[in-house]
Amino acid sequence: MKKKVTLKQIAKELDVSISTVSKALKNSIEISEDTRQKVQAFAKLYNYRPNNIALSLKNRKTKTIGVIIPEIVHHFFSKVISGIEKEALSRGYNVIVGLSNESFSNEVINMEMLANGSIDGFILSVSKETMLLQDYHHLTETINQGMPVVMFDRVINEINCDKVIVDDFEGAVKATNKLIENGCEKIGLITTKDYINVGKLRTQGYLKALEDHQIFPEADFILKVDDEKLSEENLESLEKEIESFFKVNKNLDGIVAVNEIYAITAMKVARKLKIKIPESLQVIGFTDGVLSKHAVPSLTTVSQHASQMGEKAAELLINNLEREDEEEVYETFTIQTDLIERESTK
Amino acid sequence: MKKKVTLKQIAKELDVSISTVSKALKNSIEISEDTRQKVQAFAKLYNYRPNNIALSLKNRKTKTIGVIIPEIVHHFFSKVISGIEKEALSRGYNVIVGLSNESFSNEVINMEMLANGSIDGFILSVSKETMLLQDYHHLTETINQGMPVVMFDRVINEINCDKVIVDDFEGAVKATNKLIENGCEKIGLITTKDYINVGKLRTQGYLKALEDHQIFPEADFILKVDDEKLSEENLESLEKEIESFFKVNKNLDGIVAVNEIYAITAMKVARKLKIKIPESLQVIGFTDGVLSKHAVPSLTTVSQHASQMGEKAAELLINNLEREDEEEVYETFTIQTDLIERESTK
DNA sequence: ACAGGTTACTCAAACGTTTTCGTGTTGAAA
DNA sequence: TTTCAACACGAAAACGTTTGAGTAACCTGT
Repeated sequence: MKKKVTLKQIAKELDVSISTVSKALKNSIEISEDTRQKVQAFAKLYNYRPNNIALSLKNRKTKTIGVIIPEIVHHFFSKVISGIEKEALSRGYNVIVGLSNESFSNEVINMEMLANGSIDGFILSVSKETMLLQDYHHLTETINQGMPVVMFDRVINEINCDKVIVDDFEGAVKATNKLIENGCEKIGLITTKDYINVGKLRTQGYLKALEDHQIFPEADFILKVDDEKLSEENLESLEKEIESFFKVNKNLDGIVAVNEIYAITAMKVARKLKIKIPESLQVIGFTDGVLSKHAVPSLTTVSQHASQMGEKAAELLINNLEREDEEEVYETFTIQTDLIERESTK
Repeated sequence: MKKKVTLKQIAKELDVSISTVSKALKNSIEISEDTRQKVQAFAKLYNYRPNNIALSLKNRKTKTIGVIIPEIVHHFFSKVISGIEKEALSRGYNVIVGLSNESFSNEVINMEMLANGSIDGFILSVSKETMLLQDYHHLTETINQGMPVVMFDRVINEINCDKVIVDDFEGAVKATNKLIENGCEKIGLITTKDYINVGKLRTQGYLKALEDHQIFPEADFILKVDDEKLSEENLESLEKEIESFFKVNKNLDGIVAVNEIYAITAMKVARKLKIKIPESLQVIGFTDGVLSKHAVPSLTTVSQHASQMGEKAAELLINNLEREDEEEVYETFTIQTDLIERESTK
């Protein structure tokens, strides 16, 4: 077992000073050709690699970015991470991941653990609890300490930092328009309680599209599901809720659902009620994940380009980190959505 | 913007030495009650937090573990990470993630980036390319440098380290037995080309179960799909392959598939061919992901307890890191599988 | 009055780098 | 022979922390 070799050891071995070794390895002209060769050969032989931690301490930068997300077992978020990783790797950065599990205190703990020198900046999407509590002190504090933050998807307007968001409003408009174009007249919306602005925006987009086509929005056509219903355990109660929604509104011919699960479950319930898709009911979901692709019928969906979102967030952060001048002009970048048409629409 | 405060600044401000501040904050009895109070009050006021990087350098440990996986947009792997994170957080460790994207060189680059001091140990699942090339120098080298490594799922027997594996063999036996118990007589297997031992083991389990019940294994009943077919783009060609498999073997009444996608696709094809599930064909998949739960009919599947796997891997690694004595006894921990019965079997 | 002991500190080294400044040796020009 | 640049290298500080060793100042008992 040969331990990592340091400059000091090389120096002792070759009977030169540490500085000489350091300079020789950097091909400094201060060092004679002879010594350079010798040092470099030795370093290669012992597979010398500079210690990152020491470099981080010296340079006061770690070349690492911290990512805090509510949940990783989730197509959207893992895709975002994948995008972040890609951009980070190509620019020589590492990614350290913290999960909040939708809990405020976990989010705070995780951020504090990382904010003490471990990373150069944050990319994060806040937890539901944080949105509910509206307690953003951990965010303002880290930003005030001069640590750059990029928020994505679930962003907070009051916080002054770079942001990357999905054009949820426009996505919902597109989806609803599509249904209208396809001849739907009674379009239902399955959404969440709207303290998360993502759900709110999608609802607004849905309403806007109806309005544009002079369709009067029926309050009954909107189902606001309790968020807890999204959890894997609560599938049946979600199904029941959707089933009674369908039974109350028997004549629905289109559904916009704000996520994949709601859409898939709606299709499942429809099948149970012998409603034919897409003939008598067309369905469009959000988030182009595995479920949409593999469902039968496959689901038409609004793609949010999660990977691109991650790349953009990482790009903004790293640009910020590597910018010389300290002008703080924060950007909000909007990722456009695409409608991926599959079998659940005509 | 108030920057992070250091011991040195506190020391200057209070006109004591750095060591006094350090000791005062640690409540050392060397320091008078008076000074302790003063220092601690000041530190609280300025929200002092020790710099992690400096600590890492001093202690020669980072309290960070590196995780290298082939792919993160994947239910199994993200679940494993989730488990790792959970255990890591509870023991005060951070998790830094590297993605190989199934590429050997990415795996090597990522490991080298992290191995130079950034982390205390690795948890990894090797890429397909690495298994193909059988080049493990990066693994042996890091282990030789004294850095602990825990491999999971896709492990390499030649490498001497802690391992966490799924009991794939037994899982396949269970699945196949279940089908046999349910009255299946012609059971097909949809698997991958077997240079990944996971696929190999599952195939062996399938064969073992047949043998135990004196069922002669038909070579035709085994479909070895090219791995590329798993990629999201290649869905149709996978469907075609499975369709012709069904057409050649018209009398199949049971299917064991080595992953979710194959199982779901098999069900999709069956539906197209008007084969009723589970009446005339029963299907069992591997990996209990979202698809299994939400498919119609929902898929009976072999659960691998990915989260538990991550937790165990992290536990092994951290135990190893924190062990005083240097005895190197490596453990291979096997995670048992569970058969989750749903609608695709009787 | 003084050894010995306590108290409350400070010093300095160490972790592994990089980099600025200094310095001894050479060789050449004057 | 003197002077001065060029050359090749070393010393030391710095990043922020911990910690063992060192040291004043004071107190106590004889």
